[in-house]
Amino acid sequence: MLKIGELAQRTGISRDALRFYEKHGLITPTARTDSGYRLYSKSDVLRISFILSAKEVGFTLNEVHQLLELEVTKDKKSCQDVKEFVDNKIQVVNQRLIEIKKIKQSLKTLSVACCGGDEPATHCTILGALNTHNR
Amino acid sequence: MLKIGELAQRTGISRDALRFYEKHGLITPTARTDSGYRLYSKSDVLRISFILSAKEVGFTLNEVHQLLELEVTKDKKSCQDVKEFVDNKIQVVNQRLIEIKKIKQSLKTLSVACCGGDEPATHCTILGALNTHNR
DNA sequence: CTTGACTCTGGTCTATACTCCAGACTTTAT
DNA sequence: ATAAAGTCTGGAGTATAGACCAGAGTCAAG
Repeated sequence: MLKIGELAQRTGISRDALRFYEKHGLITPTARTDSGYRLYSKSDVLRISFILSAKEVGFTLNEVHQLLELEVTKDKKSCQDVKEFVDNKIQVVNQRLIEIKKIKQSLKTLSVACCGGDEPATHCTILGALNTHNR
Repeated sequence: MLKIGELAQRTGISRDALRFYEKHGLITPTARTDSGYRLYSKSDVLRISFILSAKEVGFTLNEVHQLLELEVTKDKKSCQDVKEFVDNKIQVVNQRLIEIKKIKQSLKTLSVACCGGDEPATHCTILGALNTHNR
C-alpha cells in the first residue's frame, strides 16, 4: 500500500491533484490508516494512469469520471446504455485521431521544409504546411 | 470580407471567443471598417479552423499561439530554432497519438464486450478493457 | 427615418483544474 | 526524545478559456 506522497511520485502527479480527484469522485483510496492517512493499492496506480491518459487526449475530468463510472454503476446500467455511451465516445476519439494526424503531418512538413541550417524561416509556417498538405 | 458574426457562423465559434482570440494574439482581423467593425478574409477562416483543430487535440491556446507565431516571427527566427520547436511538438503529438489509440482500443473492447442487449454491464469496465488489452 | 439586428469596448462572471497556504496531527530518522 | 518530513482538512488563490452584460454607436430594410 502506498501513501499519498508515494503514489504522487509514482504517477508524476501532485498530492493536491490526487486529493482533488478524490473530491470529485475519480478515485478513492483503498484504505486509510488509523490516523487517517490515505492508502493506495496497485489498482489505484492503474486508475491514475488511465486518468492521465484520458486527460492528455482531451477528455475533461468529468468525462473521465463518466468513463470510470461505467465500472461503478455495474448492475444499475444495462449493457445497451453503456454501449451507446461508449460508441459515442469512440466517435469523438476517432475525430480527434483524424485531427491529430493532420496536425502531425503539418508539423512534419514544417520540420522537413525547415532546413536544419540557420537560414531565416521565411517559408516555415504552420498554416503554409497545412495548405501544402491540403491542396 | 466577413464581419465577425459571419465568421462566427462559418466557424461555429462565438463572437466573444473570436475577440478573445484576438486579445491573445491568435488572430487579427484583416481589416476594419471606418466605423471599427472587424473584417475577416478567407485566410482568417483557415486560421480559425487550425486553431480549433489544435485545440481539439489538446493544445492550449498558448501553444497554438506559439505554433502560429512561427509564421509571424519569420526572419527573426532561424530555421534551426523552428525545427527544434516543431520536432518537440511532434514528440508530444506522437505520444498523444499512442494514448488516444490505446483508449480507442479500450473503448472498442468495451463496446464489443457489452452485448447490445440489456444484461447488466457487470463485466463492462473501462479499466477492465484496458487490462484486457494490456495483458 | 426609424426600428431591429449587428457591432464596438470594457468589465464582470463562470467552470475547470488545479496550487498553495494554515494550523494541527503523525511518522521517521538520528 | 526531538526535529524533520509527511499527512490531514478546509479554504483561498491562480490560470485558462471563454460567456455574458451594459451602454453606445452602426447598418440595412421597410
